Amino acid sequence: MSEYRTHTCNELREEDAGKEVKLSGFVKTIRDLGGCVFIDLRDHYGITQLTTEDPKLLEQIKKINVEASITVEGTVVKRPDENINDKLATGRVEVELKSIIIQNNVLLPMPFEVEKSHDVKEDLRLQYRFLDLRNESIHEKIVFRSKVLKCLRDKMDSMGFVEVQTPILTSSSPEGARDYLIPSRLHPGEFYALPQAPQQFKQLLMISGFDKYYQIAPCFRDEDPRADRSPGEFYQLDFEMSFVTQKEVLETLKEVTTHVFTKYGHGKISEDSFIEIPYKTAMDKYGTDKPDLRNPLVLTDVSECFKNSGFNAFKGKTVKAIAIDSSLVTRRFFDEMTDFAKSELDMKGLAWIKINEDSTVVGPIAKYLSEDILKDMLEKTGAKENYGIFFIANEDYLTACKDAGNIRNELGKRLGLIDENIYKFCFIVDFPFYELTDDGRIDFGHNPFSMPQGGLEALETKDPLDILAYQFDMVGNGYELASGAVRNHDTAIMTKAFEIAGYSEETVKNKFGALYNAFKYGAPPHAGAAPGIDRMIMVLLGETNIREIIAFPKNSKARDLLMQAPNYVTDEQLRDVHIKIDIKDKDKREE
RNA sequence: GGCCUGGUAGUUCAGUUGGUUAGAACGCUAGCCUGUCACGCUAGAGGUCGUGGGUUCGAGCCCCAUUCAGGUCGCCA
Repeated sequence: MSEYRTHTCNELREEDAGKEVKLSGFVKTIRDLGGCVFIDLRDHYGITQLTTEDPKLLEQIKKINVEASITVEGTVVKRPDENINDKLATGRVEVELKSIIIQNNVLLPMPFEVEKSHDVKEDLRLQYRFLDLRNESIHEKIVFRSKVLKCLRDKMDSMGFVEVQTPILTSSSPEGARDYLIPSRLHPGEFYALPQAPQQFKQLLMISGFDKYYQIAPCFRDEDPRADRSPGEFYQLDFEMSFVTQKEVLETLKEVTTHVFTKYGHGKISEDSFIEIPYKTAMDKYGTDKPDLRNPLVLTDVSECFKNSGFNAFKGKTVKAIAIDSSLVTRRFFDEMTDFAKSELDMKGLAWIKINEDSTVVGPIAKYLSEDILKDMLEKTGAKENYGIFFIANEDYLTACKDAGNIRNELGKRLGLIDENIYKFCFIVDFPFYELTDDGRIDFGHNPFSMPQGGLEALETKDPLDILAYQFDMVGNGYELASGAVRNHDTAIMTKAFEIAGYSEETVKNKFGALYNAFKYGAPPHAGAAPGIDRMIMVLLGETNIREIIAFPKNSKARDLLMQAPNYVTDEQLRDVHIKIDIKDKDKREE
C-alpha cells in the first residue's frame, strides 16, 4: 500500500461503502456550510467529495487554501439518495474524514482560478502553465495526446515500420526554413543546426536497407508561428518506404489516418475522403492548396463572360465566381461580405449579383450583364432563382484564385455550410516541380528532393514550369496534415534538376554531400511522407489553437514564458563556445 | 519586417459626448450558516486605467511615440 493513497479520486463506488481509505490530491473547492464542510479532492484520475462535521477537522480545514495538495484518511459512505451527484463518477459516495495531512499548502495568491483557466489571457496561462494544466479539460488534452501517440506507434509497428532515432545535433541545410543554430565548443566558429526534419537521414536509412522507417520526430524551424503552426518546434510522424511509388505512400497515409481518426476523432470520416486532387485543380476550384472540402461551394472561372461585357473593370482579368443559395440572406449580407473583402483581405472590392425569385437580377454590376452573358454565367455557376453570385477579379491569376478561396471560406463560415461532425480528407497531388521567384528566376517549387514526373526526359525536353513533381499533401478539413514525395534517388536526374534551377553539380555535392554520395551506392527508389502530429491532434480535438494541445508551448514570439527562454548567458558560457555578442542596444543585455 | 485587434482590480470584462469619489461578476479576507456539489447570506480589502510624452480648465476616453500580447501577410525544403 502506498504511503499516500489506497485509491485514486476516480475509483470509489457504492460497493466500496464502509471501507477505510486514503486519498491524495489537490483541493479543488471547499464548501463550508458552517457545521459541516465539503471538499472536492482532485487528482489526475478524477474527483471525490470529502466531508466532515468534526469540529477539530473543521478548524484545520480553515487553514487549507484551494489547490493545496493534501492526503486524507476516512471512511467511504453512501450518499443519501437526494444528495447523489451523477455528474461525478464517484458521485454516489463520499469520504467521511478521519484525518487530513497538508502536504503543501498554497503560499501565494493564485494568479487565476484553475477551474476557469481556459478563459484567462494566454500569456498568463503559459507563465503558470503548471497550474493551467491542472484544469481537467486542459489536462485531458495532454492525456489524449499520449493516447494518439501510442496509437500511431502501434499502427506503424503493425505495418512493419521500424522506429529509428536520428540526430538532434546535425548540420545546417541551406535550403528551406531558417535553422536553429548551436555553436560548437570543440570546433571554434563551427555550428550544429537542429533538424528542420530528419529528411536526409531517413533517405540514408533507405539506402541502408531498412525498407520501412518511421519516427515521431522533433523538428525545429526558426520561423514565425501561426494559430495552427507551433512556434519553433513541433513533431512529425516521419516515415519513408523503399521500392514503392506514390500510390503506396498515399495508401499508407490513408490507412494510418483512417485508423487514428476512427479511434479518436469526434466525428465520422466522410465516405468521399482521400480523393486525389491535382494542385492546379485545387487552385482553380477552391483557390487554395488546402481546401476544406466540407464546404460545398466551388469557384467557377467566368473570365470569358466579362470579355464582352460593358463592365470594363473586369475586362482581361481573371474573374472567379462563387454561387450561393441566398434565399435565407438579406441585401445586407452581400454588403457585409464586401466590407470583409476590403478590410480583411485587402481586396479592392467584391462584386455581386442577386437573382430574384422572378428572375430579375439586381446588384452593383447587374446592369453591365446582357441577357446572353447572364444565361452563360448561370449555366457555368449553376446559379438560379434565389441565388447570389460573388465575383472576385484580379490581373494576376493566382491572386484571383487565392482571394476567391478566402471568400469561399468566409461564405462557408457565415452561411453555416460546414458540418463540424465530419472529417473530409483529400490528397493534393502534382505540385509543380519548379516555380518562378519574384525576380523571375526558376527555382524549386516545393523541395529539391522530390522526383520530377517524367524523370530525366521531362527535365531535358519540357518547359520547366510545366514539369510536375511526385509531391503531395494530405489535407483534412482545411488543414495541411501531411506532405510527402517520391524522392529523387538518381544523381543524374538530381544534377540536371539543380542545373535548371541554376545550381552547379558542385553546389549539390556541397549542399547534400552525404546524400549525393550515398546515391552512388545502389540507392533504392523510395518515397515517404510526414504527417504533423500536433496539427493532427488539434484537428482530432476540434481545436483551432495548436498551443492548446502542447504541454509547454512557446508563445507567438517563440518565447517560453515559464522557463524564460531564450535568455542571456554568462560571459564564461559565451567564451566556451567562442561567441561574442554584437547587438546595438547593449542596455538590453543583463549580467 | 508590414497590417489588424487588444492591454482598466488577482481573473474576466463594462466604462456614454472628455466632466465630481473608475464599476460589475468571479476570486480573496472576516463573520454567519449541518447536505453542498457554480452552496447561500452579510461586510470588507483590492486600481500609477501597459509605459512615456502631448492637447485641454479637466484625459481611462482625443493625438503622437513606445512596449507587451493575440491574429494575419511575408516566411514556413
